[in-house]
Amino acid sequence: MKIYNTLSKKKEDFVPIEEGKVRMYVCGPTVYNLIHIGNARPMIVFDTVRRYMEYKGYDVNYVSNFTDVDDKIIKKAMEEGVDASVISKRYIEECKKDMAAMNVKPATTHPLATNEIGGMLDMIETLMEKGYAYKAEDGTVYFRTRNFKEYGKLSHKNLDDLQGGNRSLLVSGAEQKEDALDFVLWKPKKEGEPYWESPWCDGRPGWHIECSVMSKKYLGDEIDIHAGGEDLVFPHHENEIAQSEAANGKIFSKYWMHNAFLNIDNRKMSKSAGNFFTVRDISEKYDLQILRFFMLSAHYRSPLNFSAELMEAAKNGYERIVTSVGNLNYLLENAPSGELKDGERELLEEAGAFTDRFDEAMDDDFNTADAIAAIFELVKFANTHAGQESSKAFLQALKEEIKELSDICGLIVEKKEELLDADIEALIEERQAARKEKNFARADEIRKELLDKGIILEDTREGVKWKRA
RNA sequence: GGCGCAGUAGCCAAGUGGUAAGGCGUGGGUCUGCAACACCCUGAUUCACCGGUUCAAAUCCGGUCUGCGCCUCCA
Repeated sequence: MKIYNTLSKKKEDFVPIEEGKVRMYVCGPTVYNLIHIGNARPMIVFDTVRRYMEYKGYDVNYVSNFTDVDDKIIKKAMEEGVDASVISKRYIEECKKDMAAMNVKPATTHPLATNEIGGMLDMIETLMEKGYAYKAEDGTVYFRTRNFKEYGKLSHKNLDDLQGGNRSLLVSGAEQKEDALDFVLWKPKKEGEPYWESPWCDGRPGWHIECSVMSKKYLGDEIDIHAGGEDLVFPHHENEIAQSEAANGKIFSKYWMHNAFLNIDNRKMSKSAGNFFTVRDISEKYDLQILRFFMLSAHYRSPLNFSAELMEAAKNGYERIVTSVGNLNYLLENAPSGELKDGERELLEEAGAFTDRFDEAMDDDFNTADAIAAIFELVKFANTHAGQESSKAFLQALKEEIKELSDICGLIVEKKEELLDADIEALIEERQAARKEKNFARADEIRKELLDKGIILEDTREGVKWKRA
């Protein structure tokens, strides 16, 4: 398995620290609102990475935090006149609902920053003892960036370029910093803000220290994979490396994975541009499985454009897989025999090649676009070779193969058996009778009536089928 | 200004040296009362442009144009 590592800017063979196990940390959202579709990309992408690794037999310890103390949360709490924890709790719950609808598995652990303050104090203390941190006049604690010799190794930045090119770093709070590049580990409270006591001042942690500490606590000093959106490379992940490696004296993470951004109609998503969508917005119009399918249709390191037109295309593509599984189920109900028939064994061997193709694509830095192409080829194969004459064993094997590959992508392609209301059943019966009598006007009338109720009818060679619109 | 990414059919998108996957859409056909599903056929003499290396380049090198990202606790 090869993974593109931001550290080396190369695809590297994946070798876990501990055989058979993967320790993985993914930076989670700040919970001050419903998550937007940009947040959804890393969730879906890295959930797929996790699923593939589990399929390959790894025991994956997957940790993803919720940042529940932050300026934006505090601002929102003040607007509503409630405690910050009310806001964060509310949106953590909403986020979990969206994740479930996107079929993103819950992490092994979802730590909350506010529950880990003790660990943050410890790490800051260690950094101070080692000379990597210092306290300023007002109690703010800064990280002494230049003392960490490898600073810039992830983002491949040169410290002097940073200093020369970045005016804002020089301006903001420069007076009390020893160096413009130093960043905050602990900052003093402001009136009305949540705070914790510390040896330096009552206050709250800087953002970067949170992830370093949560990763250390739940995964250990050294982890296999640390992941997040590409915007986090600098400064967030660069700073995490500096803190963790300075404090622990060990390599923090072996592999760094970053997903590219999601754009809307070819422009960066932003509230001011009016092209901002929450996952909840999308769920009102589409099954979120379609959003998931859409996200996986491109490589995770390529920018992905979102538009209504592309979602429609994704819907049609996703339904092609669902329809195929539905057909197999239909055939299974009346399949003649259990045993494989002549020739079916050979066909299944042929079908197995699609799984090989799928694995090959995923092994190459999680090329989900290629992997999905393999699923489509398998679907076509199944549609072509499965029929009324096929044995149960054959149909079952094809169905299982499609389902397994889809499941690795987190795509649910088998719709649950649903019972229709008796009156709808009666209408379908009546329509069949009308068709038999060639009363097509009545048959079409009933079909239209059912369509209005969200039931789509299809008359196949094998009989009438229905699905939800 | 510094660092980096991308440009493949109408649309989306794989493919990093050996002669262009897959999906959506379009058009035609088979099936069908019709529709839908499915299947078959239909598509880039060509991979932004110009040079170069090579027996061979979408793939490597140099340049040009265009779009984009990071350098602001925005995934």
